[in-house]
Amino acid sequence: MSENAREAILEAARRKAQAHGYGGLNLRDIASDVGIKAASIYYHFPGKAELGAAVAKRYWEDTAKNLEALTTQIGDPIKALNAYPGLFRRSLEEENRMCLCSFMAAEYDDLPDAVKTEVQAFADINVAWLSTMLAAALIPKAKCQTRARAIFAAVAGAQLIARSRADLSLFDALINSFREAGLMPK
Amino acid sequence: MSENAREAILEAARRKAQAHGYGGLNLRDIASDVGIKAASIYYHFPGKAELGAAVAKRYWEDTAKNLEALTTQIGDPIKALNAYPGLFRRSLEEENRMCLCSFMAAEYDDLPDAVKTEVQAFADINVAWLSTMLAAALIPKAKCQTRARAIFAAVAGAQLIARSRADLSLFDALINSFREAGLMPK
DNA sequence: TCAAACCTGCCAAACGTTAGGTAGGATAAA
DNA sequence: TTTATCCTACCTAACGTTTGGCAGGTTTGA
Repeated sequence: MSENAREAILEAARRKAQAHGYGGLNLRDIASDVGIKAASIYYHFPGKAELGAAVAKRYWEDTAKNLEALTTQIGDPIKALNAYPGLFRRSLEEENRMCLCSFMAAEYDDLPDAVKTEVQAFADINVAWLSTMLAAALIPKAKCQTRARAIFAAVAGAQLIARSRADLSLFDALINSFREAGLMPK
Repeated sequence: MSENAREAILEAARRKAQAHGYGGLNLRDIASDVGIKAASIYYHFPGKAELGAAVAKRYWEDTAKNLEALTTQIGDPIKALNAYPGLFRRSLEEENRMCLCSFMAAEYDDLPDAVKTEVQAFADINVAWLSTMLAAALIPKAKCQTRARAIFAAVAGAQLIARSRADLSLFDALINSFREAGLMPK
């Protein structure tokens, strides 16, 4: 349990934030999940803002690792692109959670600056990866960045809508429709 | 102070909710915007949940009117479809707000049931309108519903991403990209 | 006169945060 | 080897603030 409390706090906070957002985060609930008291969180983090920033940073770092794994494990860039929505699907599979940074994108006005920075980093690494894959898949280089952003936005939107119905098959149908329409490669 | 306080409350609450979500709503701020005291809101609404539901209901009713206006003012269904993202653009134009129901879709877990109902109604009328336009634009009827949902999700996603950068031109670029990819008609 | 519309003034709960304390292990000096 | 000191990782208790909500009084206009 207390092998590494800092890590446990980060994970509990991430889970809660994926379901309730930054505003919906509260230190007592997080502490309760970890098995400590709320005040003890202040031993590991200066405050809620820094905890939120740490959670968001860890989140995009983990995502970056997952994207790299897609690149290396799947050779073909088109197949890798096909696997991309699966990352967002997994959040829905875990108790209908959503992408931490999509939620925080909605809350953007009320986010501490340190958190805003990490949320933007998440979008940046996603678009960068998608852009690289598109470039490798023979798409004209001038259009890669634009198309990458479009895919990112569409997948995020699909997750948002599917979540509000708690319907995994709706997410699949939406992604499928993106493919069929030509937004993403088949 | 005002001719019809109930309407003023609804509008102030809608503005706040479009920027901060349901969780970010608080009665004192709303009252202050209207020019009354928080307790007076209870004269017009039983509580926060009912106010939230009323706001969301009014929101999709207004959207339904706007969609109908698009249909009647623009004869051509393809041109009407082209004008659709403009509705979402307007929210961003107004102090970088977002679609009330996109925000609430993220907060879905924490929404009172009465609010959930109205949020879903918003999605339903959007998809229904899009589906009708697509059908009128010679798209095979079997695929209209699916495509309509895809467009709705994609536009919502584009708004979410553009908002987190406070960048209207990014929204335009995303929509443009959707068109170029073939998701939406040109 | 009477009801609609709004007020003052409070409450309990929940929030982030801080102060101060403590059990137990590590470290260092004798 | 013992003793004094310090550190880690938590605790309890409380702070000030904000929240939704409510009881009951006051103003206003027809």
